Amino acid sequence: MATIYDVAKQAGVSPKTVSRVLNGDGPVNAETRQVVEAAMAELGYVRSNAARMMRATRSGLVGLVTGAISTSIDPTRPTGLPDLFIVQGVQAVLAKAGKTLMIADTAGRQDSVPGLMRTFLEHRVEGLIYVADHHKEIASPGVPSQVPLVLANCFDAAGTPAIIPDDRAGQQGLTESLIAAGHRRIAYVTLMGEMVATRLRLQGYHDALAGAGIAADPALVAAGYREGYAQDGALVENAIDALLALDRPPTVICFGNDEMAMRGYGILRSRGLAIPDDISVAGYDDYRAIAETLFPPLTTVELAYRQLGEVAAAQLLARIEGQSDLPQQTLVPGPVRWRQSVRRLTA
Amino acid sequence: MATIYDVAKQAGVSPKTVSRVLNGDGPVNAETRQVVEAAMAELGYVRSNAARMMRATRSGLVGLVTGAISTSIDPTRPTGLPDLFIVQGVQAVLAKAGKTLMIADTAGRQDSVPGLMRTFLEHRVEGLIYVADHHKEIASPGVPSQVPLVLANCFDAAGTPAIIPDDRAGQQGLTESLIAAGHRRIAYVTLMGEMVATRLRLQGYHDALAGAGIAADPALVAAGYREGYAQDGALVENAIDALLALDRPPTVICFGNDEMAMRGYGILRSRGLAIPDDISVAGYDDYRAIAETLFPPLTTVELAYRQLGEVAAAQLLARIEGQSDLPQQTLVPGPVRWRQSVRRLTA
DNA sequence: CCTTGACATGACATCGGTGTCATGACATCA
DNA sequence: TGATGTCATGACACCGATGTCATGTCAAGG
Repeated sequence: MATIYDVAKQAGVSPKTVSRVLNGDGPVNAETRQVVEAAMAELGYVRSNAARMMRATRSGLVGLVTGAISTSIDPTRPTGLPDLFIVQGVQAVLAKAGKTLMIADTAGRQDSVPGLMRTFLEHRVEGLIYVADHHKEIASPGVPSQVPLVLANCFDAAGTPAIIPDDRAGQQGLTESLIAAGHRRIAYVTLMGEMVATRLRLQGYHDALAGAGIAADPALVAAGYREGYAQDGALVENAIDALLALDRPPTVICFGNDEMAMRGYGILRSRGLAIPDDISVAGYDDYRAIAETLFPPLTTVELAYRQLGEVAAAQLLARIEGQSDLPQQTLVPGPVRWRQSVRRLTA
Repeated sequence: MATIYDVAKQAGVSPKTVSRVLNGDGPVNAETRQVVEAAMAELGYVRSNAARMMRATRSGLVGLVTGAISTSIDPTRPTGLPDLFIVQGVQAVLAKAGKTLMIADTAGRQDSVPGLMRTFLEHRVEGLIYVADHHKEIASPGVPSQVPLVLANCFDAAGTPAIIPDDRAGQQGLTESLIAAGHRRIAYVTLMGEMVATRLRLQGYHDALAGAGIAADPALVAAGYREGYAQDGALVENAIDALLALDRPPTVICFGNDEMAMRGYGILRSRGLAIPDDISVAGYDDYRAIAETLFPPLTTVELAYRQLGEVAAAQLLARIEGQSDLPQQTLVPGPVRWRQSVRRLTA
């Protein structure tokens, strides 16, 4: 591959002049510039990033570590990649700031994180982002403290700056919307109980009920996932049947995510119920491939992953610029997406 | 950040000895090694990739350009990111080969490709992969011919090595399976007509019919998308109603993808038809978030994107190693995923 | 006892750019 | 007319690692 010296020789000037043409700093005679540019074109010159990095203080690189790309290997969650919207948001903000993004994937093995982080440090990244596939607590990635690090969709015990979805407010908002639409018997079929999101959303659900003066009925809350197991079709069916068998059955069922809601559509219909005429359904995530395509389209709560990525990147940039008075935890709200799967009850 | 000289001074040895400890080449006294390692740990030394690249012939980097991450910005395709499985497959193979993957995203704008390619070349990547979001023809990315380039999920007129899904064989295999299950009236609701996949799959559909001696009935083929428009709910409904109104209606409807099939579920049920008892349904893509979660689970054809990525990476590695007798076009087959949405008809 | 070779280590040049400083040719100004 | 400033360009050192070659020490072999 051609070097700046080759170009210089070809053009009959010094390497430094070629450098000036490349970077547009010092003055260069218009004629000389043309000769140099012709030489570069002829030799197919591309400048070496390695060499210029030797002198530069800043690399212009940001590293992102994620399990998102390969999460789907995990058999307990064979499904979506919506968490990649986080990467998308990060990418957009960083590109605008002129940074180049390096992405590495854990390939599902958490123990590969240190090695990946190290590779990034060898490339002298200016900052690091760790993206989790769902809202959870993680072990703190061991990174020298002088390199800014931001966690997206997760948090650690060490207090590393974290950007996470506001699951509590999300489910509260949805529940309040349902109440405003006239619903009083609101069922909730949860994700796995040990998940952070489950705890927070359940809290939001209860907060909304309490705020409206509606007594919480434990019989209306059921588990759609069993700990340690993959999504269990039978469990969702059982949960739904139990809800339908209640003396005062729910008028609406909220599911822990859109996939479960999709499954719910099929199960409810096989029980002879029309959606939303006989029973209303809501999901969570705004997994648009499902929510918008289902018939009828699904009312759900947007998991604002793209925005989450944008916020994470913006905070990282701020930290790179030296700001230190940034919040340790940032909640990203998720708006309710109202569609036709919920019927408005006339009071 | 500490350099190899800092470590050398701290340990009281020459930089070269530190280098030897780092790389484990030349012999180093066990005691000396310990002292050096202690110094490295104390200073938090991380070697500079830029500096070592100066001397190295090989960068160990591979660049991947994709619109996959941001494709969803495109309002006409608001849905999935299953094409990211390609990235996943690439990543897995490259990681095994000890290469580091750099990913750049077009952010939806095709004109950003040259700039991204250039950035990669500045990093002296050993090879490049271009990933498209769906099977299509693209304008040839202008890349110096000495850098190996492989196209994944797309092809160009210049004959750049391309890895693409075998859409024809996929739909043919599905159709043959349906015929084997006793179906004779097989409908096909297509994606947009100008898509490469649509043409190939339609061909596979006809090949299968011809192979079984079944006359093709043009009335059984309908368009589910209109050119230039997003997925049009009304169009799918009209297509289905037209099929159901035929004198000899189909016993099974194949949809152009799983999302359309999901929509089909809702529409068919709203017409009072049970799946698969009254009518069978098949999709395409094996978009598992949908296919496995639908009730009943959807028979479909796997778009072996992960494998496609693996093949692309493997071919790129071979080209990097200097092999040149590799095929210009490689078809990746997609197996039929048989689930409960298709009823076996007793003859 | 001297030669030979393995071991352990260091001096130095080099990779490809860029920052600093120097130089020569003119133009401008007092 | 001489002093000063600007333009255009080049010489040289330097960034941080590593390849090459040289050097010194010590043990084995003749």
